[in-house]
Amino acid sequence: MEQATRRATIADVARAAGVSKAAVSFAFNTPERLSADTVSRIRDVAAGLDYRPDPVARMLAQRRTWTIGILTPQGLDVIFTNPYFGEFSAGVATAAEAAGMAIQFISPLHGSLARAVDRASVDGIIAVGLGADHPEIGQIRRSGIPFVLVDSTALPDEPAIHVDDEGGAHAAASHLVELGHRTFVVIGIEPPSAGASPDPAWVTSRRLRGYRAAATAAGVAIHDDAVVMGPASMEGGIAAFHRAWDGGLRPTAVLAMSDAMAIGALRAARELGLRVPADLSIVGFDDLDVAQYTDPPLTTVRQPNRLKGEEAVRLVLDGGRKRNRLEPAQHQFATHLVVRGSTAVVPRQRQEVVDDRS
Amino acid sequence: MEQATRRATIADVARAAGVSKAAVSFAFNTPERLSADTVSRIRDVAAGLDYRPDPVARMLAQRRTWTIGILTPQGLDVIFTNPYFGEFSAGVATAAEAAGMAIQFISPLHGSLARAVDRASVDGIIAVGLGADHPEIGQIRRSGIPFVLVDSTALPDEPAIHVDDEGGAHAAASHLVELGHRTFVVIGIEPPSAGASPDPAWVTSRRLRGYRAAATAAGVAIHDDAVVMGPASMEGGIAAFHRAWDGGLRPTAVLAMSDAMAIGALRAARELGLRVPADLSIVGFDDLDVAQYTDPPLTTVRQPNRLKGEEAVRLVLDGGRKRNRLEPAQHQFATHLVVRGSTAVVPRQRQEVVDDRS
DNA sequence: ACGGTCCCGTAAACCGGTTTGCTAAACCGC
DNA sequence: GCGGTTTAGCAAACCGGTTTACGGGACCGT
Repeated sequence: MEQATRRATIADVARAAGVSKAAVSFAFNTPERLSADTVSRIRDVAAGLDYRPDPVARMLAQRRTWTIGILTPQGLDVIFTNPYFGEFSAGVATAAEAAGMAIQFISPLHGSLARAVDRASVDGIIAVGLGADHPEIGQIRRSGIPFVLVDSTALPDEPAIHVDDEGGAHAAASHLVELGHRTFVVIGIEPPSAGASPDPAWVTSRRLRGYRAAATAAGVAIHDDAVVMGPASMEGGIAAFHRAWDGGLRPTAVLAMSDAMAIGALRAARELGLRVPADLSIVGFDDLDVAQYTDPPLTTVRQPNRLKGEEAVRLVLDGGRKRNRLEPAQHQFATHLVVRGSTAVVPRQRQEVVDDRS
Repeated sequence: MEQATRRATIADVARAAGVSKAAVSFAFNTPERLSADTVSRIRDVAAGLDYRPDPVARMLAQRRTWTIGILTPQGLDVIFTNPYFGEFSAGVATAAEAAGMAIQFISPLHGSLARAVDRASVDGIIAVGLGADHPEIGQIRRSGIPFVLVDSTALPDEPAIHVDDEGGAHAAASHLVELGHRTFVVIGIEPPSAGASPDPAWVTSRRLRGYRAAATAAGVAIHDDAVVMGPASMEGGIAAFHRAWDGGLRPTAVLAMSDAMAIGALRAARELGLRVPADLSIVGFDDLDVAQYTDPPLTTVRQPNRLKGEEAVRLVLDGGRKRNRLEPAQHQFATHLVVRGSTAVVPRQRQEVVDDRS
């Protein structure tokens, strides 16, 4: 009859081996402080007792948790089903594991991000999509724990990672312009807080600037009513495109700010009987893994999703704010256009089709 | 000049408020043990000092970590980019949050799952894809911490969650048989350990039995060389289908054991110039969110991915092995076929070749 | 005035490790 | 044989909370 016997503690091992607790601790962590045979004797006894140091006690004593946190304003349920996050997290996980660190997701607990931050015990934080002026970031900043901001603006001397959104967007729009397109619909990512604040730092604003710069250079304007927003998901993309269409917009090309939305637009277009790219060109953003498997394969703006995650870990492990001065705290990755099958020259008799609406 | 001042501890608060540490603890955890105004006085002082209890210290003292672990033999990088895991984890996250629990992923650390298990500090474990005879499961069983096995076989009295793989597979194959198909290729999920052991408990074996039962009922056999295997990903599906094709197989229908692989097969078929479903029917398994957005939308076997995660949390929180006896420890969910656009009646000229019996 | 309950609050043990002196013995060169 | 340096191991403080056992005072009925 075996019952859940209490797990052996360091004191049990010490007693059984006839040494002090300190000796047991040394045997595992600093074996060179002990004679070789004491070490092996202690280890044998420990193995016999199936002893394993309690991670929590160790964390408390060392004041290190060997964990880095990924902080996001979205719920875990959306995080885990969002491929963009997935690829980013995969990058974080890779680098974290290499450094012997675990990762923990910090996301709103019962609706409160602050509460979640309080409950989290981490050695460093990677905050994605949270601006430097966000209250929780202030809370973290005061606490002194290293952190890095990803995909948002940071204070000038704080570590951050972002990509060249404007450049990437510019490249996407230029590509379409060169193919002869002049009528665009932009599908943007709506801010997490439904506030009507047109935050100029928000990713949507940055990319929009890039789109517009390229359009303007070709002498065409992208009006505000040609910009529709939604959550960065397939459903969001479907809904957004339908909204644009129902609103009477008849673009020859769609600029989507995320691949997920682009795929949604692809789907919506098909439902409306449009062929991509013959009748409609679509450009995404992110270059998710799936982008190469859609039908047609998606033309999109690549950003290094996994790499961003890995670099974030590196920065936060370097101590965040007080890292080596030689290394720039702010790391910006380049973006570039990947042309696949979802874009083509503007359809010739497009105008006729457009006018027959019923 | 603000510098990272040491975070206030419970002792600091106690001193500042002129009370004992115990009182401070009570003020937050058991306020009814104190007079109302002492509570508010302590809370005010605490707020002034920006005090927040150290989660690690609390874990040690309470011997609870408020965390449940998700144990998998795959690396985090594959987990996070695998939609099946994503949906399952989303379910876990939902239920965990509702119960005030955090979740932690436990996956091989420097190649060793055992090491990862040692380092993890959790109140319960959800093991997915790990058989009851797996050494790490033994380790956990001995440790006495509650656990539940998902998607694999468990000892008869241990909590586990699975789905009716055989029934679902049977339904999928029957559907194809009814459409007139007689020549199949099965795309299976290869076991994590590349061992040549044809474990009869492995999910691939279970589903294969279902497929075969339905085929046999129609008088057709699915030979071993019509079964190709690969990792459960799009790439895996593409490679598997190509391998089958290159091996001379010319099926009218494909039975894929995961939607990801089915999508890969879809892609591979298109590359080979086959139209789906006109030339080739494909049935997946899982019913991922994306299955409804592929082109054509995927016919597949639904299993309740998120629900499984939620139920797993419930079981493990009920104490795992020593739960209420009235509730079955083993929970099996039903599966059922969802017919969409990737299946159709067998193509005519192909039918002649095969159909010597109707 | 007296013993018995409550009510508030405290002191101290405890959770299970790590880490900092410190000491006793062994080793050293001379 | 002696001071000085290593070496091996120990005792105790510490990390920052929780929880149990207890005590003093107010309130109560008699």
